[in-house]
Amino acid sequence: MSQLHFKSSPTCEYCALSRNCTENINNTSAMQNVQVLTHKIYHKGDTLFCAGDAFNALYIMRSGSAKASATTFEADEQIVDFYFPGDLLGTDGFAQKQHAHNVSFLETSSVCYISVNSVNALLTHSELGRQQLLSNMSQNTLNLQQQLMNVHKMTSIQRLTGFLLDLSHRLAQRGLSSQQFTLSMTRIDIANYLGMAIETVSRLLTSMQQQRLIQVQRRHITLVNIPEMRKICLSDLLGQTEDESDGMQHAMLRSTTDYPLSSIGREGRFY
Amino acid sequence: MSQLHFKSSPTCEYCALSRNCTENINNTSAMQNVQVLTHKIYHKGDTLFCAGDAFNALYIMRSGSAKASATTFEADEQIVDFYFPGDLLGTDGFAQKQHAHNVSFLETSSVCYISVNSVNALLTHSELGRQQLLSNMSQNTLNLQQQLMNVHKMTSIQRLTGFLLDLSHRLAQRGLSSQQFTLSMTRIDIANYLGMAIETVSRLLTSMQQQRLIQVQRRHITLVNIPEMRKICLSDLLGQTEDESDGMQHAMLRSTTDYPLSSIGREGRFY
DNA sequence: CGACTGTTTGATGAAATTCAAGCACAGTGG
DNA sequence: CCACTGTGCTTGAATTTCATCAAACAGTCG
Repeated sequence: MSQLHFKSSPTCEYCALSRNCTENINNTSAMQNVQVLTHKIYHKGDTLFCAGDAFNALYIMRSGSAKASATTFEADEQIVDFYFPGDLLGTDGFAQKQHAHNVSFLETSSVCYISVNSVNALLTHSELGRQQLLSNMSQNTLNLQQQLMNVHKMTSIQRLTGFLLDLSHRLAQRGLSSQQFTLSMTRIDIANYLGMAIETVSRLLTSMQQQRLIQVQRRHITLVNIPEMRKICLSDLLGQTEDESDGMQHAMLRSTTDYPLSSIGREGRFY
Repeated sequence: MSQLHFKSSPTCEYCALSRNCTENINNTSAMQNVQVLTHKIYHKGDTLFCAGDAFNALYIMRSGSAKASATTFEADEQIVDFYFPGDLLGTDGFAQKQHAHNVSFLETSSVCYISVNSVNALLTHSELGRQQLLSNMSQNTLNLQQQLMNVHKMTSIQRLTGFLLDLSHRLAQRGLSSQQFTLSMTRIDIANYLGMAIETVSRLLTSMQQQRLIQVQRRHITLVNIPEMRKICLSDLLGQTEDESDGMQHAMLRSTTDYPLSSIGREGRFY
């Protein structure tokens, strides 16, 4: 999920995608379909779709944020991605023609709706559209593999640090501050996403604050020493667990691209 | 990766895919392109493609097995998938128009080659082809998410057990024995893939043998008590670490589908 | 036959979870 | 306005799982 970042495209009418639709399939028969894009507002806690729901649209975040989680048949859930404006959502539905995730909003958000018909039209008539969708999905896979790698090879500190840097990066892509932001997700969400206990998240945040890497005030985060954070992610030095700790190892979470679908590509490590 | 399992399709001429090509786009202009499918033999250790290589084809395993790994810019590698006959390979290239993985063979193998041109032709002219590719890629994502979940929530024993069951399942889909098989990958590969130390893999295999769950003779594995193995994967009971241990927790690795592209779907848990 | 890779096994230690409290803030209702 | 309750978060102590280090063995290949 995620990617398809075309943050502040100036020509955007209804939503981020419309610009591309207009550009890319301006005079194709898909046009009339894709033009009927609509968007809708949701509130914190609202659900966009649930696992098992029929797959009848893709979505693009216009504003706000959301999380996607997979649930074991009965037991616990696993958050698989967070979404921010511009991110494409719902491609999990292609596999079985029904959604595999639950997507819910972390705050009031606005979402564009692209019916499967429109998607099909786009795929049929727009070479670029095809490229973009495939690229996006391929990128999702790569990101997940990267994350898998992170879980396998990085310590908790590294993963959390990488998470914050990733967040910072994604927000910066959207024209927001890369140094100060407010987490829209709870510690529980973060812990779940990164595969650790919430206590660990809490402890690590505290520890990072003590090391003057970040400032934490509840959900509000300030990245104080980004270069050092990057080092932590990347290096494999030994690090003390206590508050004097300094050298650690690293991450490379998401690779993203700004801007229109047309430029969907992969950055690999962004730091 | 993986999926697109059409194991022993009887009408297969060149390779597993040709059947589908023939069926699906029989009278489309894509036909002439896709017909030029070729296949090639590789040997153990040979490389199909490397990260950074131009993305100019997709591949389908005809026989043998392979592994795909991602490498951190300099450091260690992470095996992201294993491939068996019928599996589609190379979709990692869509993201950046160049491959993101290294794919190498674990034994002598035969691989079908489908040029990007053919792929494009297929996508352009075959609704089914589109569906299948998207479904496959979507499924890859779901599988990875599942694995991420496994790493986060399951113990080593559960993951290894799940891995063996998954392998068994995939081999069974291909008409091979689900109870006895020979691992084409080393312990190192397994450990890397599952995110644990080789010593752990070794110890666990030994332990499982002592519990009469499996029989191990170097690479040759016999699953002795599959029902119990499933329980281990699924349950969350407390389990002693020692050899009397019995109850443990669970997994659900890959979801696959047999047969032609046309039936690509998702089983979810297969046990 | 060495030399090598792949594998097993044991002993030790570290990282992170779990269990257990307690705090902080928000909203509710008396 | 103030206790009261709930959620989200923090902190400490004990425990567990698993990796690391170290050594030795097994099968293979030139």
